[in-house]
Amino acid sequence: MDQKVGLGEIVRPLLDWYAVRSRTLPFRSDPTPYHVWLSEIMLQQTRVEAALPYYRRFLEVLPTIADLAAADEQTLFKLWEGLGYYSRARNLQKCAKIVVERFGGELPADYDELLKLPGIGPYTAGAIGSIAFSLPVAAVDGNVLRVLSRLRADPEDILLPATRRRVTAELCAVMPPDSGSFNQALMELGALVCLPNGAPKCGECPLSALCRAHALGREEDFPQKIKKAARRVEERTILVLFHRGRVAIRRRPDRGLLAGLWELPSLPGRLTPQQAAERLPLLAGAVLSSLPQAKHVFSHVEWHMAGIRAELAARPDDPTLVFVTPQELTDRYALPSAFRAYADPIREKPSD
DNA sequence: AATCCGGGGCT
DNA sequence: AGCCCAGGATT
Repeated sequence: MDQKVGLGEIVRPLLDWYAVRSRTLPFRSDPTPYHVWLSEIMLQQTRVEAALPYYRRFLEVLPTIADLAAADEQTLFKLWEGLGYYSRARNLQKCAKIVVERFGGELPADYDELLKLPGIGPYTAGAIGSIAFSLPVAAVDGNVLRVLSRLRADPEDILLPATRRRVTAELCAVMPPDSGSFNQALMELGALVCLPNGAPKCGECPLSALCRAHALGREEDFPQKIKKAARRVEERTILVLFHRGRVAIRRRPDRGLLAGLWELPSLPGRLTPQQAAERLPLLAGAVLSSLPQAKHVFSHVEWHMAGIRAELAARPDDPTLVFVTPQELTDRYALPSAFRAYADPIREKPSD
């Protein structure tokens, strides 16, 4: 209904810009299907600069898909520690095992086959398909949606699945032979020039002459802000339980937040040492002290934490608690960032 | 269609 | 301290 910029016009300016301005990145220098796949999974949730050290270390330890398939879970999570969205690490390995068993260790060069694999959705299938295999498919992520929303001053909600499907179809219609460069050019433009949080660098944009939002002076009105759901607050008391120089950790449940990861034990509510001792028999006779309060914000939950350090009189008879040395905690056990306020001091300095 | 999954950077 | 950033799985 409203007039659209013909997307065919953006192809040449984007490819020319990308050829000159794109960042040199390890997964671009050696874009094997495995490298592209791993980088796309990591970059879904993390900025390039933050993901790079993880990417390099991951490939040093697990240089092939077969290595990934054969890795033990502890190693896998240690490599992913701090990146977040840990189910993606699990799906990565689940996918690697399928690739080894069914595809001879090579990712399939087929969009629909890629889409069937765990952890690979429409975006990632498009990215792997175009970048690693030059398939004529689009890869529509948040960057692409923001660029096109501004280009056409499109008021449509970019989070609607219908919007993503429409944009995907429109891009496929103008896809050049070098689909990988075209898709990466759109994403790179969103990452380097057509920035979120206001202040796009329109003076550097190869599409500024075509951009309706720029012509209207309304770049920051697009894409439209999405209403955010309220975040609930959970209060916990984190326990740093020492016994003879070792500290207690335990495994989280297999479902839900931080599923299956290691954690410091905790109690519901923000408790004083006295209150914790009343609720927890294993604290009997322990030397207790308060630790600083801490906060950690997840997407849908906010943890407000109190901390208690305890020097236990006896090793508790609780099979869920595992006592590890600070060195082991540093080297072997993956602890989510939420516990960093309490875990970092342990890791830096062995217990007294 | 709506909700659940982390974590970090910028102001 | 409060703002922003997202793709896939699950229900």
